[in-house]
Amino acid sequence: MMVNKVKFERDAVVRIASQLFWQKGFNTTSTRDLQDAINMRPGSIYAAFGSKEGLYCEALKDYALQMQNKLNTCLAAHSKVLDGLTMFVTQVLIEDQHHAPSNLCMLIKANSEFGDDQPTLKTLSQNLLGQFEEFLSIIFTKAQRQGELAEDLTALEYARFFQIQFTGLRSYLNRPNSNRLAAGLIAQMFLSLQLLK
Amino acid sequence: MMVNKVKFERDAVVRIASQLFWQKGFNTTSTRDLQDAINMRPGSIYAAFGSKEGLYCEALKDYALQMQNKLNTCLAAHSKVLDGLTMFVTQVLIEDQHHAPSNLCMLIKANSEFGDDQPTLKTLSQNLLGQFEEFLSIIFTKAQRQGELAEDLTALEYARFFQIQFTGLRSYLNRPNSNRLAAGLIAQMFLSLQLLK
DNA sequence: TTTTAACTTGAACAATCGCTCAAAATCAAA
DNA sequence: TTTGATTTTGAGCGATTGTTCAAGTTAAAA
Repeated sequence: MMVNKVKFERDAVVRIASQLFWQKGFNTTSTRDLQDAINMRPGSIYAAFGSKEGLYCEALKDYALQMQNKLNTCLAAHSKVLDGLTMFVTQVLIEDQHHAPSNLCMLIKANSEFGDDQPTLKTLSQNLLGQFEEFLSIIFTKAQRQGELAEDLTALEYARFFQIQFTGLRSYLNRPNSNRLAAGLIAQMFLSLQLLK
Repeated sequence: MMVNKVKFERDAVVRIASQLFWQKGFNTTSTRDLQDAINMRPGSIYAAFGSKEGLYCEALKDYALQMQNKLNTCLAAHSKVLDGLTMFVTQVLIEDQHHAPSNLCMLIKANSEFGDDQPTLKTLSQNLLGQFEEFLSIIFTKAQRQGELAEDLTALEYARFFQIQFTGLRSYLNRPNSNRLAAGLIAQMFLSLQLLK
């Protein structure tokens, strides 16, 4: 019970840190910002996470896990895979938009922030994106097995196309007055997906 | 002549700064990095550009201009608009990839780096992206007039789709061992464009 | 109640940040 | 050659960075 309490608090701290890192990025989030947000002093933070980078790694992994959970929830709510995916995209790009720390996917933001000078974080973001792609491949395999998509492309190719569309769309919706276009562009995205051959 | 000499040197300085900013982003590029790259001391830099932000603005505008010039060159090399666009995308995503400071578009990188705490730079990047969209709209209008694309969508809608694809693709090609997929994904992009309705 | 181990605190360090400015160097006009 | 205006230099300012660590606090064991 006590162990759970500690574990819970640690998760809560990671989640708050994740929100801040997601909003400001790794390099521009100062340890003072983090201290204020998670209400911990340097000594405690460094005892628990080792470094700013250590805390960020946990935050990024937590974000990736939350995304997978969200996608699983959406898929469980529909019998058709494509309906679940549509719900997922709609939820992320429209409903979550208002209270999300950033309009971009944290993984994509990470992958674009880090260069060869920060190989640890670059590799981590790439691995997490790779995991998500694997996850999507399984999903698209199921969609093909259920006859929702053609067999001309492999499931991995569909997964790639989905990510490209999703990322591009998310970036585009970062522009002013683009919210009103969101629903139409999402419809267009799934239309393109089904037209692929 | 002297005026041209000075102007030329200023442009050269901006171009070098642009490369560095493109690679590292605005916030993580220090004024010391810039000093070394453009071989100027703080006093001269601040006399010429006012601030780090001032130099960045010129660098970003220069990047946008270079992109438009590149696109114009590609379009001029082909009678069909879609062939020109294909050349442009191929050049940026495959040929330029090796010697480019970053795998991402500098405008997209800027638009994702800046939040509400840096409104000047956020607005600038949004304006430049907006200009590029207008430019693309004109291009797609011509493509439609030449019968290369359907009339079901407006030119602006084609321009939006192009940007979403281009951005998403560019982000995806940031992952390891994805270079071998580039050509195929570009072909898929233009296939989707022509299948749109 | 005393002991001990674990955790928290916050002052402070060295490094780096964007930027200033008096002094030196440069150059064109007289 | 002298003068006066312009540009360049680089030491250094105050603020902020990631991180450390001795001192203080807390809580469970004895």
